[in-house]
Amino acid sequence: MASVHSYHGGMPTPERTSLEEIVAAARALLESGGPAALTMQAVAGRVGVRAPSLYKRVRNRDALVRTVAEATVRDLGDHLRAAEGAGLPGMARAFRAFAHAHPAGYHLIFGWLPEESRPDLAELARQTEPVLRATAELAGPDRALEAARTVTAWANGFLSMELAGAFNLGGSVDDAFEYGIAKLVEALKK
Amino acid sequence: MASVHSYHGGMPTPERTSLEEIVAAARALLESGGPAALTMQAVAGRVGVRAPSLYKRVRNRDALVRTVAEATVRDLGDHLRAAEGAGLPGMARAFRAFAHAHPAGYHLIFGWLPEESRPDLAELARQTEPVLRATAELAGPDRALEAARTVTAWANGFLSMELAGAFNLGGSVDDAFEYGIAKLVEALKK
DNA sequence: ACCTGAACACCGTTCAAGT
DNA sequence: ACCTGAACACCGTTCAAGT
Repeated sequence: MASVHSYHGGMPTPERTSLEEIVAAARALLESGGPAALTMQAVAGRVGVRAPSLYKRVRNRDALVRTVAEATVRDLGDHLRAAEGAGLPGMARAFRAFAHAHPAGYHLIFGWLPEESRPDLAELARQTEPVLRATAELAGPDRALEAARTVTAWANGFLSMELAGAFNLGGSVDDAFEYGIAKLVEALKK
Repeated sequence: MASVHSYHGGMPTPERTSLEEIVAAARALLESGGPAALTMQAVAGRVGVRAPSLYKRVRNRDALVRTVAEATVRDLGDHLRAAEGAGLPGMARAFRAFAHAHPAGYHLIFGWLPEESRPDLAELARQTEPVLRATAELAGPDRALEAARTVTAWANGFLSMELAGAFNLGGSVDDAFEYGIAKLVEALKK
């Protein structure tokens, strides 16, 4: 039977894309060409519609970027949970591998974006809970929050600098990473 | 006497602006309205010329952003040198104060930018040498580089997250900062 | 109900023409 | 020698019109 949403008797236009497809296209464009490559026209072309059609599914470009950022936050959470058994050093290495695999998405999480594009911070906190659990065990419940902030700040800063090439002027980046996490674990022990 | 550069006898047009003025205008726009506010037209308007005239002094917008980033790197170096007497904790606090005072400029140094806009990394290394000197004293010359990378990564990540609002969900941000620098200094001692 | 072409405002950038 | 208007290509976004 015909849908009640049909216009006077005809068939409604079938959907030619979906939010999921749009977000996937946006992520792919972002990773391959940086933020400048993530244009509404490029996304539309990749999913087989014209740019104005995207506005049926996303409010605007900033909102699309935010959706991409939040998908990336969930991915990061998956990686951290998968590494939780390996302790704080294991999670730090998983974080680093994640940033290497999705550098553009990584910068969406921790970079500087217009208010509208920023991922929900409560969700970020939720996805990084494995770190909080590890620091609670290490530093004790009173200092778990400060310790988690110290570790996440270090990991985040290290990856920003590494991806920006700021560590390319000598020395081993891997050594510096292992040195850092070892010193932090040692220092945070209660 | 007339300049040899004069066109058949007339006076050359006097300069109506300068690179310094352009960079200052760009920094002001960046700090007050973010990267989106740093348009060639807005810069031109602020220095009293039309946008095409800017191309006499800067190659393009990316190059202007790079110049702004490098001016900011030098400013950061000034702040670090001024705080060198206060040791690593003092320099960390100076770094934080600098980021608070110039959040947009700060993101130009450590954020993710197109290749053309990135500040020279060798200059960044030079301006952060006070940190290297402090960590050399603390951790010993063999580990000075790794120790400096650990501290700068932590400070950079802390400020990125603080400015993004990622620490607004409970606890004292000041406490977390002091906790972090204290633990780091302790951990890096040889 | 979804999609599109056309249009608009706003960018960065080039260039011939002015003085 | 420097500055400008006009032009071009390219964005994001809106909207009336198509099916």
